[in-house]
Amino acid sequence: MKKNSIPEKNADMSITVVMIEDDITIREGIAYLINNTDGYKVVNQYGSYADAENNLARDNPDVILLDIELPGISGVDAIPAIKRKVPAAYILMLTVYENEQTIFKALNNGASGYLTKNMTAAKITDAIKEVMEGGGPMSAGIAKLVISSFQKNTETPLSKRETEVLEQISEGKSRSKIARDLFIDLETVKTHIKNIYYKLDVNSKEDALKVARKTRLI
Amino acid sequence: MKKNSIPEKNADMSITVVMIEDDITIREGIAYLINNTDGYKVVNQYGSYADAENNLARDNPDVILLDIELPGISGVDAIPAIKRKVPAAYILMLTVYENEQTIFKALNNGASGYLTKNMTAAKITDAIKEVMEGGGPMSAGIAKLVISSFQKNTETPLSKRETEVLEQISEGKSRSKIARDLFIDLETVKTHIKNIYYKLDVNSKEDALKVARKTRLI
DNA sequence: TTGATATCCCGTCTTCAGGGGGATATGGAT
DNA sequence: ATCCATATCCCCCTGAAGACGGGATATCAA
Repeated sequence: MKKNSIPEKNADMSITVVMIEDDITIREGIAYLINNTDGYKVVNQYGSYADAENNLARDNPDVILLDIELPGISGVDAIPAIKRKVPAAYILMLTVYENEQTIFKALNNGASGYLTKNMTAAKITDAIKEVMEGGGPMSAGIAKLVISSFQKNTETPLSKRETEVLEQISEGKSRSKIARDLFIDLETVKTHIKNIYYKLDVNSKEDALKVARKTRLI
Repeated sequence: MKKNSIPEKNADMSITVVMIEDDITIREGIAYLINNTDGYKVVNQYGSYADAENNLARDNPDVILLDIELPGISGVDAIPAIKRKVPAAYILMLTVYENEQTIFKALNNGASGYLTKNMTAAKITDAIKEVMEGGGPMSAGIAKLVISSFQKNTETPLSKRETEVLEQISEGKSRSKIARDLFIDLETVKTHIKNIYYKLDVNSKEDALKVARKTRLI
């Protein structure tokens, strides 16, 4: 369909949007809202990534609204494939639940931002506009998650020095390098590590880092 | 002054704000805007952290607007001390320049969010309200920085497998653990590491991680 | 004066890291 | 057809790191 007009964007220079969302009510609802906003146009809708897969390159949208929990391959997992098919498109994740792990995975996979499904039309088009201009939208809930991911746990069992040593370990430094950089003896570093392992109830660098990162000690 | 009324917040239940900002024009400008908004009150202003230090506990504000570039001790560095004096207060950083390193350091030190100095009064009070409700405000520019910090560099010299190995290294895993977890031979892991080091022009785990994190390969 | 912290010291034994030299197979690009 | 990147596997070597055990000393706060 309209194969010869691929290189041209739609004539009125609207921002083109593709939606991939399995809930038909939400999908058509948001599409309706977007289509009734000047300068925005939903060029296609799909209920799964499989449906969208072979049409995305032709659709060539500016923005893709992607549900996080699609049937079959999930939205989060589909991001890399979508990026390959439409590298220039901005991907905005759509979700009702804001789950930390999933959100970070989506952002890490290349999503540009995050929208919740209960946002108003104005908020959604604002978000699209913002990401098009390179601002990168983020809902308050998402921003909070991101911020909290930067906050260290204040109830650490580790002493200041021990935390310092653990941070050096996380940078891949050897014990002797840590000793040199902290101006202490290698033996002291070893003792600190012993105590860190004891306090975190682990017996390896790997597990210490896993526990520390999980509980945001570092 | 009014020492006996410390335990009570101001009678009208306004959200109380303290500003620490050395530019008197900006400081009084924003304070004026806030004070002319119902429900918000700037209870004190300081031009440096030194000035604020001994009064903060008595001011006991809900929110502290803190300039990032103060004379003497910088706003970013003052965050831990402020947290100790007024643990319950939300700290919002104020800045004109949005520098990635500084922002992350501020967030990491315990700031709840970030505002730019050219925001309107409505935006500032909205942000304060949002952080009070636990949403955590973030300006578009900041959100973009945060998002981009999650985006991997797509122009990596490393192959997919090499990137995978480097990620395992960053988790503190030993070569043999990596081999087991990736279902490949230890020798294969060693070869990948050799190639990673060659491509990144380094010769240690520490330097490889440093380069990779700097250029966002992992 | 007990406990936590931070520093330093001794041993043993095993594993790991980094560097060197290879090989083989696949698949894509030229 | 040939090169190149990728991914896999194999051998060698040395020195360092890691995990385990046992200590000591000094400070400082509760």
